Amino acid sequence: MVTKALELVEAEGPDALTMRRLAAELDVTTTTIYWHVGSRDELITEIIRQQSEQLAARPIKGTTPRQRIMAAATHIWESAVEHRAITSLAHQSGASSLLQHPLEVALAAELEAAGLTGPAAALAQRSILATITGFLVLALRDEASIREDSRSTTLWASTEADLDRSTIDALAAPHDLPKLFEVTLQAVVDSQL
Amino acid sequence: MVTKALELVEAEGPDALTMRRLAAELDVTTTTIYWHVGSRDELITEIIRQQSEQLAARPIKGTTPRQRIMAAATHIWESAVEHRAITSLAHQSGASSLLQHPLEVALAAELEAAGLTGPAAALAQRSILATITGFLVLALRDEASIREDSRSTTLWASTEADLDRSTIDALAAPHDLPKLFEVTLQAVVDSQL
DNA sequence: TCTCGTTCTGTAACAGTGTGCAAGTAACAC
DNA sequence: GTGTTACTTGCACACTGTTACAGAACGAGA
Repeated sequence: MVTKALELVEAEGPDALTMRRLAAELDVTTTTIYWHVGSRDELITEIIRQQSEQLAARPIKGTTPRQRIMAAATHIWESAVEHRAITSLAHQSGASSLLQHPLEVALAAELEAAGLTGPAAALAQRSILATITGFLVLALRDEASIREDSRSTTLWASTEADLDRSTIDALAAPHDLPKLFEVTLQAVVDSQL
Repeated sequence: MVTKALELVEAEGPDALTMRRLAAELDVTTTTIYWHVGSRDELITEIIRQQSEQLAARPIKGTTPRQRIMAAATHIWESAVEHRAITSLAHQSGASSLLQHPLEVALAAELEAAGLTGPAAALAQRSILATITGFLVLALRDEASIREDSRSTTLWASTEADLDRSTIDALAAPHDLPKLFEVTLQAVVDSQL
């Protein structure tokens, strides 16, 4: 049942997960779902818990601590993008911590391996995670569902600010998010080592 | 009318903005609202446009480019936190770019003043904005509305990972977000100068 | 004055959402 | 047989965004 719900979300996005829709998919009534899971919130928590377990930390490559920290952080980013629907769902429900926690543990371990413990490790961890979160928001944002005149590129294209032409053009152009992610993350990581 | 809607959102949060609620507040019928603004999406766009204008860039303090860039970036963060309800609304509707754009222009201007133009300026701009976004998500997250067992601190408190006790304790403790924001942002900014 | 078109508002409904309640069925224990 | 428990169903409530339709008000032209 939570498995079916997970499939539904992965296949058709977070908004497809309605109680009636899931019930139909399972050929039961909504009440049956409620008997089993309690509420929509608890269903979502269960989905995320299940997905979280499946998110067993892949082995981290790299020799230097710096490389390994980057790899652990990139893992979090990549698996979130890979399962974007679940990630969005978790974000909407405020359960992203729950989803990412196993991967966060792996990151913390690499930070310790780099010599950071206690408050210093926590600082680095949170700094890195906040950065990842920022890029996730950008990556998971569905550009297609955003009104054309609210898009960043459109806004810059029609901006008449007192800026260099080349700057405006560059801001109006699409950007290479993974590259941007790597550069920024590297800066954050290096500042903590 | 969009003014009233803006008040409603600021006072009671994004979820309070329903068509019927707004209609009642204005002592009219929902149909009237629809006639004037078209749809809920367009209403929200209007609200954000209005708020965006009011977000006229405050003067930026600081003498060195580094200081002024930090100030411009902190402005974006602070005004978003200050009007958290509108910010959440914009985020939900994918219109955050629209809301922040005037402040982004100010940031871009400071980057140019620091000698960055074209693609280099765009790179720095986006790197900084992504970082701000990440911290905004954390700042606007309503901890009270999150199930206790999904909270990050709770998760770390009950973690049995192979980590130093002091590290786990530090991760389970609450954190000073503004301080964390400053440290991280500084690292990102410095990496681009 | 009468009519026509435009602008605005209200009534009532549609389709969809999460959720709660009373009743029912089937299996198992005594 | 009689319970008791696990599970299911049907139906309703309160809420959401949205819209088809019926008017009211009002100024322009005949």
